[in-house]
Formats: sequence, C-alpha cells, structure tokens
Amino acid sequence: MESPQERRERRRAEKRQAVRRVAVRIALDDGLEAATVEAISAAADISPRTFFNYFGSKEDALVMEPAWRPEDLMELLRRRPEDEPVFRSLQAVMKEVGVRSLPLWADMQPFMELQNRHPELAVRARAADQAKVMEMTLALVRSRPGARGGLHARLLVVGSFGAMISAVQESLETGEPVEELLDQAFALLEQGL
Amino acid sequence: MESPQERRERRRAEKRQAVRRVAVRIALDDGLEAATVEAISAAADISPRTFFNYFGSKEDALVMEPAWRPEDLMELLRRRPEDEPVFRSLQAVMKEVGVRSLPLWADMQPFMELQNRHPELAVRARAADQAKVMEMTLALVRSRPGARGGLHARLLVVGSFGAMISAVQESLETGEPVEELLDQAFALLEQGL
DNA sequence: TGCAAGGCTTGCAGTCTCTGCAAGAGTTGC
DNA sequence: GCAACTCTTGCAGAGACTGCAAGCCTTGCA
Repeated sequence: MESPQERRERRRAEKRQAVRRVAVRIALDDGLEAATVEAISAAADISPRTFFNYFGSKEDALVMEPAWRPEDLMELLRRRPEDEPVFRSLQAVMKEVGVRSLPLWADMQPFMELQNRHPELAVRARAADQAKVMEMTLALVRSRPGARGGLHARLLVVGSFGAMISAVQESLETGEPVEELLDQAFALLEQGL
Repeated sequence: MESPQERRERRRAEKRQAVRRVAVRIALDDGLEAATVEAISAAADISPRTFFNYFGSKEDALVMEPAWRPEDLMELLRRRPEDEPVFRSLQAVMKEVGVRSLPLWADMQPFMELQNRHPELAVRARAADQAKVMEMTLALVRSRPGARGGLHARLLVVGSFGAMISAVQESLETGEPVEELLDQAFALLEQGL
C-alpha cells in the first residue's frame, strides 16, 4: 500500500520527469536558446512560476535527474568500514552510485544527444553539488588513517569521480555494462595508466 | 618599443585585472549576492554596459584570469612529436600550462579565498571552455597511434586535467613548487594510486 | 595642426532568469 | 463537512545580459 506521502512524492517525481522530457525535446528540436522557461512551461502545461517549484534553475530541467545527492554519497562513504583502504571505499561507493543510476536511464537518448551538443550544460547545472561533494570527500579521505599527503588525496578524489563519470559515459556510448567498466577504470587507476 | 596595438591590449588587460580585483573584494567583503554587476561597475568606475565589454558574464570577473584558452592548449598538444606516447604529451602540456600560470598568481590570495568560500564559481565560469577542451583532447588522444580503448582514453584525459588542477591547488595551498607537484601527480597516475 | 578612421564607452530599451508573497484551488484527516 | 495542508498561479521586482546607435578619444597621416 502507498501512503499519501509516498503518493505525492511519486507524482511529483513523475511530473518532474515529464517536464524534463518536454524541455529536452524543445532544446533538441528548436535549439537551446528557444528553450526558454516560458516555452517549456507552456509546452508542459504549467505556469512559469510552477516551473520553478520543480526546478531550481532552467538548466536543471535540461540534464538527467541525478542518481544521488551529495548527502547520499557522503552517507555511503561514511558507512564503509573504518579499516577499509580508502581506495576500496571510493571504488565501492562509485560502483554503488553508478549502478543506482541504471533505472534512471530508461529514456535517456535525448539527454545524451543534448549533452553531446552542449557538454557544458551538465557541468553548469551540477557545479554546486559537484564542488560540495568533492570537497567533503577530500576532507573525509584526509581524515582516514593511512592518508598519504595532500596531493595523493586530491588525486584519489578526482580520479574516483573521473572514473565514475568516464565509465558512465563510456557505457552510455558503447552499451557495455557500467559495473565492468567501473572495475576496469579503478583497476587502471590502481595499477597505473 | 611598444606598438599601439600592443599598448591597447596591455591597457585592456590591466583594466580587466583592476575590475577583477574590485569584484572579488566586494564579494569577499559584502558577500557574493552583494557583488552585482551594478555594484562592481560602480566601484570600478565604469558603466554596467562597459562591464560586459570586458567580461562575458559576471562570474567571469570573479575567477582568476585563465592561463590558457582552449585553442592554446590544443595547439600545444598538436605540436608534440607524433611518435611521443600520449601520456608524455599530456604530461608535458599540463606542465607547460601549469608553469605558464605562475606569473598570473601575483595577487591571487583574494581569489583563493573566494574560491574556498564558493568552489562552484570557477567550475561554472569555465564550464564551456573546460568541456570544449576536454572533448577535443579526447578526440586527439583517440586519434593517436597506440590508443588503448575508449575507457582508457577517457581516463587519460580526466586524469591529466585532474592532475593539473590538483597540483595547482595543492601548490597554492602549501607553497610547494608546481612543477614538482605536477611530476609527482603524473608519476602517481602512471604507476598507480 | 587638423582631420578622417577606427576603437571605446555609454545609455537605452528589451529579453530572460529567478524570487518572495499572497490568494485561491485542490487534498487529506478526522 | 470542516480544518489543516499542499500545490498552483499571478504579480511585482531584482538582476544578468544583448543589440543598437550616439558620442568620445586615440591614432595615423597630411
């Protein structure tokens, strides 16, 4: 049975996705500059004001629903055993995050197409979250026993996130399973490029 | 002797830096939301319209002058010998770029402070260039002989840029020389984290 | 010195993103 | 069927950004 609370959340999520689809379609068909908030909300049959109840910014509606919020990722990291090597923790969490994205990839071809045409979109839309989570991850890595200097910690973090993003993009492009690609990516990082 | 052309360019660059300083100072003293284009240009003694002759966006004025444009970096990469291993080419170019930044770091303490408080600023301001240059680098890496698959190429690119950024930030924080840190970073990438 | 060409600065008007507020409509719980 | 709650919307306003055209200033040259 579904509680009213859950019901509301589900319908909200569905509406978000519906608006996203409309927005991306407009951007693909008529160009990015045609995808104004006014145009999107008209096509999605909501008021412009309501658009901003669903999305914090216009760009938000033009990129894929994120599979994780910064807090989620940090929570996953903190739950890892204290004595696990940091590299393994990062690998495990990135894998979890990558796999968790899968169900959201149902109808993402248009998103990929838009991402190819305007690669700066995702970066801009997620800049704040990205920066935040990388900063927190860096702090966490440094606090772990066995930290090997500032530069090493930084490389661990940028490497891990880079590996995840690379694996995801490669998977989207070639169709290979993300999990394997993630393992390969981390193996490359571990053993050297 | 200085040609009139050069003279104009120099004065333009000086003015850019002057406006930058003013903008960052306001953001640090009164908060980011107080740093409106109107406030900045008033403090810099130019009209708001002129502000946009110098900067493509407000955020542009709040981050450090970039040491390279995408074309510069690609040019550096293309000039590398054809038979050099890609990894070495990337290492050499990133080193060149890192070192070239040095003269621009004369009075960057305020920029660092702002960057610490709002880490998303630089990402957002440089998103388009960053995305563009990484895409082009990826294409170039893939076209080089000895390419080892899509995932490997992606990791080379994100790893190289990550190494450069990590080394620069670490150097800014600890005062260690960038060149050494860059070598260390690439050694870590090469031999494994 | 004086003038023509080209660059720089500016104001203006307009578009677009985004926000706070408050009114109204629809839902839910009892 | 009423009270509390949530959701949608309009409105007004701030702030980023752009194209255009007028005026100013510098530079090159006679």
